[in-house]
Amino acid sequence: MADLYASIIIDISHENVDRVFQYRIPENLLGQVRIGTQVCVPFGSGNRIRKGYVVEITDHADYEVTKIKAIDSVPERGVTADSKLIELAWWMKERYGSTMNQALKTVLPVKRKVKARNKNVVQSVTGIPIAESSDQKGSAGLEGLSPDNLGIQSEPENQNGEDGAQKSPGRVMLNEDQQDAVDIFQAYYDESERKPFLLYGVTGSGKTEVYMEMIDYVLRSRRQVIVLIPEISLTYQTVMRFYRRFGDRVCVMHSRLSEGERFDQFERARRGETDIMIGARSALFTPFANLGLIVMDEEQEGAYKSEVTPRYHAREVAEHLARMHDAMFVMGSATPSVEAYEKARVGIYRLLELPHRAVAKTLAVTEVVDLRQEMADGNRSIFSRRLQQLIEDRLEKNEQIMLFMNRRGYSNFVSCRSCGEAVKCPHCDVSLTLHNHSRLVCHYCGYAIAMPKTCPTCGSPYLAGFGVGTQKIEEMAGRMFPKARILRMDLDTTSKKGGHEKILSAFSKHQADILIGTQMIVKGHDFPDVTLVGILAADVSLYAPDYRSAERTFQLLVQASGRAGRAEKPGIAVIQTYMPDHYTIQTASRQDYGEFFRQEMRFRRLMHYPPACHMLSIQTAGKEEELLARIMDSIAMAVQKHFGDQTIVIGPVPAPVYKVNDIYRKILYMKQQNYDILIKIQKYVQMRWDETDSCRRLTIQYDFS
DNA sequence: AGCACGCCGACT
DNA sequence: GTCGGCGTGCTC
Repeated sequence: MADLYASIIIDISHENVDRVFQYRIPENLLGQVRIGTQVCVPFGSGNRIRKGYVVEITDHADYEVTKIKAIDSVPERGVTADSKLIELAWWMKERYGSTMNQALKTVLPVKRKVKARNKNVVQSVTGIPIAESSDQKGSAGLEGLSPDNLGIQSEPENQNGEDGAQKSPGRVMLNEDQQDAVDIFQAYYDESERKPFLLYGVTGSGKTEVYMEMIDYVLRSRRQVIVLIPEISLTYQTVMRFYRRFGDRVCVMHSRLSEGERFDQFERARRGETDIMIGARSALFTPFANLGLIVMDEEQEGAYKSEVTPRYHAREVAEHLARMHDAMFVMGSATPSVEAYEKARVGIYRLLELPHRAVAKTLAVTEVVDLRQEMADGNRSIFSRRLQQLIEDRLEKNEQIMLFMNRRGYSNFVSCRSCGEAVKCPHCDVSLTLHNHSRLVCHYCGYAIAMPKTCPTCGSPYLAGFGVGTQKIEEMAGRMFPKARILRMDLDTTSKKGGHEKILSAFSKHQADILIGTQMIVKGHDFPDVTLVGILAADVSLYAPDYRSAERTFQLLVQASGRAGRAEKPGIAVIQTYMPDHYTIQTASRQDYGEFFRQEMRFRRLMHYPPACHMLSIQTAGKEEELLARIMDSIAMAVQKHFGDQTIVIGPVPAPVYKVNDIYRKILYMKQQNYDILIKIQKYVQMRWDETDSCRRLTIQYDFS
């Protein structure tokens, strides 16, 4: 019997070794080595034992047989990916310009090496990290879960009962819109017609019931389901709805699980002990044998984009994965991303609409207040006269109020009244933020000093705080409405364990009249007594240096105004702005997604931004400013020379925050109709990069959009 | 990424 | 005359 050979990707992320190496499979390992198996192999002249992944098995050698070494061993608790995941990794490597090793590591549930970057990993006695995975950045969203939720996946097992395959409780009657959506889905599913669906349903239209009905249908054909939820809305309530409906066939994966626990969840899926995996974007890589459906809720959320290489977008990966499995892909949103809606418009996705609210809740009336007029009339307060009047009215009626401040880039900074200089972080290109009137903190690197007595630049004693943060709003509201009970929710007040949940539950029990907060108060939480929502500075996010800033602002405004009002108590949302005529403010105040989309697409087309065009951004960073500039200029010139005909090259420009932690960052943008050309550019730049010695002192990252 | 092979400066 | 600098180049 002839020898078998395995093609193996070595666990080293470097271009030079980012290819397969053939190894002989020794007889004693014949049964254990399959495609996707993690193996230990001797590598290099020193025959150092390294980990690797089998991506192919053949009966012939493509290399000089005498030089082929044998696989050393198969690690005890190593992982095995099925060939589908290897195929997916290959696709991700190509599409997002990473090494195969990086792509494999994203796709496989292996314990990743935690570098110095992640300092706050709590070590258990055994040395296994027990909190916070290296991949999930935004774990803040789980603050709302109580500690006992960590055992959430075992809960239904204990209460032995419900069989998930049967019709279970939790089921509700669908309204006509919902039933239509489900019927269309089922018809296409039966006919193996697999175009992705975009479920566009206004807030409160009952998208989750539609998902569940679709899931139920797919489960009946003995196929499995992945449900993607942005981390922030992965709350106890959401998960419980799925448990009630599907019982113990549901598995939950959230960022608070340890690597070991995640691994176990994946193993359960592999063994066929679970049919539904609910989780953030990494749940995509659940090794189901017969995947039938991927559901992606809140499709527009930014959390679906990975921030580490390969910087994949879960929407694109889900679409591809579904195609690989001949599975359905359904994404849903109340304010779809421009990308997804455009695909629906041109027929790449199929649009399903839920235009009516299922629950009895009227749309809030939205009023736009022109802050320029307020200013002209002598009102220097951050509360417009209209908003003040409404707040007083609600307080009198004992109804609740939410005040929303989009704080990003608009926090309390301190500047000198004499020389005008803001007090900046010595390591980063940002102003320090004033906390509790006593400390100045850098929100980028954590640098903190006591509030200085005199200006560090000119020595003048006239230092004063500027800008409006949530803390300041709290103070002002307290002064203006002395009788009101006020709660504040932001990073400061929620950093303590369970702080998030405490504040929300206190507010929902009506233990406070006004809730002041940032982004986090507008996502998902419904408070029946809230009849007034004030958006204090709607423009702030419009100024963000990002082509998506209008889109983000629109989504935020619509979500925020959606927090106001119920059927019996109609609500009002007040949008305070300096740009009342801006199309984003205008369309958001009318909740007119269609018109917003038309205007926004016009802008994207004009400026060649996605989805009208594809874009590759190359970000480089390093301590040596001149070297960085020189390398970036030469890259820009080379790209211009080789690909300049139809490619728009912009930059290099400094990153929005040029210096962080004493490291400088520059960005180069390339816009192209043809994605494949962008991939070629990425490969070309990486090749040049590897050939340049001085680049070892810099880092480079690619981001496709 | 590592490790070896390889061609030029100051040392027992 | 050798020991050792780290500049290319290869790793199944």
